[in-house]
Amino acid sequence: MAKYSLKDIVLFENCDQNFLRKLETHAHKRRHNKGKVLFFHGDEARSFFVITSGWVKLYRETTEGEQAIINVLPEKHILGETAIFNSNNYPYSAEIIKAAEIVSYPLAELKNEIQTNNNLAMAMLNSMAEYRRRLDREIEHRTLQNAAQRIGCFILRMAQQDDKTPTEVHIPYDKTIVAAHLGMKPETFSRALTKLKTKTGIKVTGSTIELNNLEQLSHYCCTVCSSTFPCENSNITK
Amino acid sequence: MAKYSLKDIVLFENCDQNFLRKLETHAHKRRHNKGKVLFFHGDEARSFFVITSGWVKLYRETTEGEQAIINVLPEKHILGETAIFNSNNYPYSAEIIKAAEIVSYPLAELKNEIQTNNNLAMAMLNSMAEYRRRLDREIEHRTLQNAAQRIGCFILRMAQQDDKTPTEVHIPYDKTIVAAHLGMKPETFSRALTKLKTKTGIKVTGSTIELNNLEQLSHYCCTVCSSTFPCENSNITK
DNA sequence: CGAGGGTTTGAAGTGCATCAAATAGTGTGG
DNA sequence: CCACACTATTTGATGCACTTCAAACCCTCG
Repeated sequence: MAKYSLKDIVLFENCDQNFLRKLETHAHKRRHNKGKVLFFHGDEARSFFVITSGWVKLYRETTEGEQAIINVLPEKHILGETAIFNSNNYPYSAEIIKAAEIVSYPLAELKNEIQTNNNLAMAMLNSMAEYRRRLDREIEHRTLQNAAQRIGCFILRMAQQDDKTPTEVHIPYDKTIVAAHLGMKPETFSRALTKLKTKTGIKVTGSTIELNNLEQLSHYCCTVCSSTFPCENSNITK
Repeated sequence: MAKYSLKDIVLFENCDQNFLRKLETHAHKRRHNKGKVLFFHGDEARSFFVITSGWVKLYRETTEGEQAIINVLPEKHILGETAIFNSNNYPYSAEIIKAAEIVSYPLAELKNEIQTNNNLAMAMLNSMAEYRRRLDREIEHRTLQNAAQRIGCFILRMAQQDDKTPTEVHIPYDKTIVAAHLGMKPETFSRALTKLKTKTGIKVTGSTIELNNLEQLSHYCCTVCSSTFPCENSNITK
């Protein structure tokens, strides 16, 4: 039925099959439209979630409604699981940004299994370490790259995910969200993308970006960073 | 001899004593002056390190010498251990920024123990999760706070570490480093600190900061963030 | 086709960076 | 203990990047 099951999730790749079957018996699948908030930062966490289609943003919000986006996730990704290490409270809010199918599983089962199954604990450690690398890189990007370079870097990460030699990438959700994810305003995003066009020769039509010269793009974006292109271990979600 | 031993490190708090004794037999303690680089980003990792005194910065550097500081650590902290999850390469460079005593331990032993000892794996997961929360918060701060607010937030975190009702905090290393850690230039730091004085009534004398009105400070810095004062789980290193 | 959000564009302002130079502070050798 | 050398920090003047506010445009979907 489901497009993906737990064994397709990187975290559960080498996981005990009995445990996964047990988790599946508690699965609840739901379809959500854009705008739906799955949970709020600070909520008590009973479930973790798997995205089988659509996109979800993880964010924190001030009382004034200002948001800082922490991550944006597509299908085959998991969210909410880190509440295990956060007194069973979600450490961020999660909102659907593109109509999605989400499957929920009981967090308690996962917590229990991690505490007793060293393989799963190691898998979790690897996934946390990957996440940490992503955030370290993000700090670096915010420090060293300007707006246009951050956008270009984002495009490169999307391109890597799609294909070995991509000629075209597609922005899969609102540009407003991309802007916020990269720490800039929509207006700045729009203008910086125009600048990126003149600097690197990419062509932009709506949400489609034509990449005729990958090297020029990566040269413009990556030379200000510590890693040369492509960013170590990077794709759009890592 | 040593001011601290492994059991004083949070990560090893509830760790198997035999394992710690074994690690200690491989310990090498060294004193380093400011400026010494412990290892470079990308180096093959054979050791992890414990700081028993002094301060160390973790950073990434471009070919042009631009740096992005990832973290700044004091005594009782561990570094380099995440190379375990990074193909045994250090994911950042580490440099002494205040004369330090550093003890090195073999990384292979730690890796082996983590893979077989679930308690240690869980401790590591908790420490990774804590780190993740810190980075999530850092992203938020870079997104939502201005320079003066970031400095104030940094001061508050230092204050929390020192005391329940602190009246004075001491910047423990160069302001240049603090500036870089907070993602700004030294000149901006200096000016923003002046601004913070007029906004919150703190008094600054060299590296000593007098806090006569904690509430005013936290109001100025924390209202733009998702967490009210004090930042969840926060002190200077968390 | 019309409403509403997403996106772009323009004009003006703000905050931080840059470059340059003065000042304060620290550690060293004599 | 002092003078020097070197680094850290501050201050000033100016420029640039990003934001803000406002308005137009465009695209989608009921």
